[in-house]
Amino acid sequence: MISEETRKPNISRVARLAGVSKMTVSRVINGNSAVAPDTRERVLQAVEQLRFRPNLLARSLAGSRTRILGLQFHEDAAPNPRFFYDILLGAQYEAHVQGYDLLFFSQPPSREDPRSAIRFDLVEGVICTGGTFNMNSIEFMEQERLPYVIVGRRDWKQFSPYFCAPDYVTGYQEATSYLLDMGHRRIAFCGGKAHFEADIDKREGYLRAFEAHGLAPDPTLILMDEPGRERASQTEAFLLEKRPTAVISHGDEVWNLVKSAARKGKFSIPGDLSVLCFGLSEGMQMLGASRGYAPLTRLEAPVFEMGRQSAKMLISWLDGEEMKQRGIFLPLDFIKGDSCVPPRSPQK
Amino acid sequence: MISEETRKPNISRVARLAGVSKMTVSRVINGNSAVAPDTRERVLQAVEQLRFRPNLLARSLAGSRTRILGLQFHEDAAPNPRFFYDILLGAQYEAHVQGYDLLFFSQPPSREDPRSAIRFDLVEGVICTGGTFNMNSIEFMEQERLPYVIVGRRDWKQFSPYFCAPDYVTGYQEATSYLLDMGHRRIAFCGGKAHFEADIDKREGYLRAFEAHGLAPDPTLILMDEPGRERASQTEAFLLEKRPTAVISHGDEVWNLVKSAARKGKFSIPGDLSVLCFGLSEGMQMLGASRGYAPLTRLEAPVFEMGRQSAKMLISWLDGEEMKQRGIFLPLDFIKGDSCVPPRSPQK
DNA sequence: TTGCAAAATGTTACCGGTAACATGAGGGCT
DNA sequence: AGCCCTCATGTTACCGGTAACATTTTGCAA
Repeated sequence: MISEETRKPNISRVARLAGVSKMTVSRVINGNSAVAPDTRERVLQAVEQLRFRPNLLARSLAGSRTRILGLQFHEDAAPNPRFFYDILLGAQYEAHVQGYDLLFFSQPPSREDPRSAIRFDLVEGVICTGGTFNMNSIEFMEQERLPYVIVGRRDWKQFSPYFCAPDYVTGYQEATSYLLDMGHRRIAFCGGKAHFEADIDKREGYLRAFEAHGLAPDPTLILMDEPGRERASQTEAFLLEKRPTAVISHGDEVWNLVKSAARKGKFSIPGDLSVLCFGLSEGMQMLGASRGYAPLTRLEAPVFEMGRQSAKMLISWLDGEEMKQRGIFLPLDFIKGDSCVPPRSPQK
Repeated sequence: MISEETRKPNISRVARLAGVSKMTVSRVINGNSAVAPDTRERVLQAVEQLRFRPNLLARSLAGSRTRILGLQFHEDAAPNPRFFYDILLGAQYEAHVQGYDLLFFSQPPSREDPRSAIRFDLVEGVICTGGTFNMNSIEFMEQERLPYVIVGRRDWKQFSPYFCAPDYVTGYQEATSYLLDMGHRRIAFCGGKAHFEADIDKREGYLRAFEAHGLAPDPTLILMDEPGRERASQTEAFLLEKRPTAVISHGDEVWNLVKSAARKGKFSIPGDLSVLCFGLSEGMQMLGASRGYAPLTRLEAPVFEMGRQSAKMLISWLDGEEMKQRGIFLPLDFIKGDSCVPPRSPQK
């Protein structure tokens, strides 16, 4: 029904037009084999004239490389689309530079569902992200011997040789030291979940900063959600009772509670309480309109970079490069705003 | 170097093991052709035993269908990752249901760059999103005769036969009517950019509501950014001067300015000023912690649904279905919160 | 039993490229 | 001139499936 004329040109038609064999055309378009200059010119003209583009499917089938990476993401585990988006952009950036593309998955593969399993013929490797991995995904990729990199966590390294995660320990140590150097001693830590790897690492950094300063942290100034006990909601009462001079808070919700406490307790930020936040969503990165958009001092995970590095790592693996490191820790971004000031009265 | 044994099984090996021809195996795995029950059983056993999965590349090459959709997105035009993310999830949802996958592009294709152009052999169609389209993208797809659907805007319909956009006019008319029915008459409209299609539609809806109520809107209560004149920043002064009893505000920034005005002018929300917001980011969807998280009354674009419907439309197109409508308008979500109450004193 | 259509299965060619090997033309050296 | 080597190009087979057609088998009525 479609005539030879209008159909997409293939390598044979180019060859016929240029008066050479398919193979010569293949050599010209791949450019890694010697072709006489005038022949090359003839072929290129034919390519131009027919607007020929080699078919990726055929090429991959013959050469067994698709130059496509899978990006797997669990939508359940995405309270923060910005996280996913930046991972995606970062991975995309590196992939494009190296001539790869990204195929997106939101569901874990399974052998039962041929629809999802089938796609894995297309990808040469997978970048896995999203908070809670499904063991199925990992198992699937192990069985398929499909290279994969895990982004954002390090506790799966017993499975994947490669991961790319933020260095929470060092980041939090640095931030806590910043407050200690300012003269703060009563620094509260309002963290996330006490049984989550990332949150444990954050607390570890907090503790190490005290240690490095030769100081003993006050354990009663640490508030975290424990399994079955949501303690974040107690943040307000906690701050009003403990009266720290600084607080390291975790995410939007806790930051809102800190603000609320400030209002109730009639103390001011940062005058009476310095605040250092982690991972705020964009709209929350200011103290509030009433304070003229003074920027918060905060820590951020280098999400774009995580995406980029994980793609880079995966591609290196695919290219068969010898990898020195099997995992990468990336430093947190520490953004100094106006929400941390030295305490009113110097502390012991 | 890799023995036949460990290599990925192909259809021939399955055929050999089952003692049938390749074609019979193909028939079994595709299931749309008659195969004797016992033969089918033998083949399925062989498939199981070898853990065989058909190779998508080969299948597509032979059948010329890849079941992959492109998702094109301009990162420049993404101030709101949530928008992109929901489009993605929606498109992904529909695609998976119908056995398609999504390949992600962030850069517009170009003929000059074979790397990007080449990928279009892989996709059967493209979903285009992101605020500002690049004319190059559209031209490229027109030339390649590649089916594409535009999401979120309707003003490109002179190019693409298909688009999927929110029905701003009706949504805003409904919301404005809601306020009018409550008794409000002095309803301010703090909109977006006076030269953007979406913002023009929103104003149109606002105006139509008055018309439908047989009322004349007060044009001095409309504030929009005009080209070269950022008027959103004047929101505060505007409200304090005009003293409307209700305001329809546009996005985070304007909502912040409304709150700021309330504080300065010492009037309360919603008591003195009812507020109806459009498109707030997640963190902003409450009046503020101080008010105990009272939810705002607001309008939201049905972003997930937009993604879903655009994928659906594209797939219908690919399947050659006769399409009744070339474009879809989706209703806005109108979420009734606590931020709109009848005015203190009834108005004429 | 024969005949014949329908059902089951096999064969061949092809999708559009690339790898591996084969061939042929030209150039330099003895 | 004869030889060998290199460079340019062609040939063949194959990647792993499917479409279209060919062939064999089966079931059932006459």
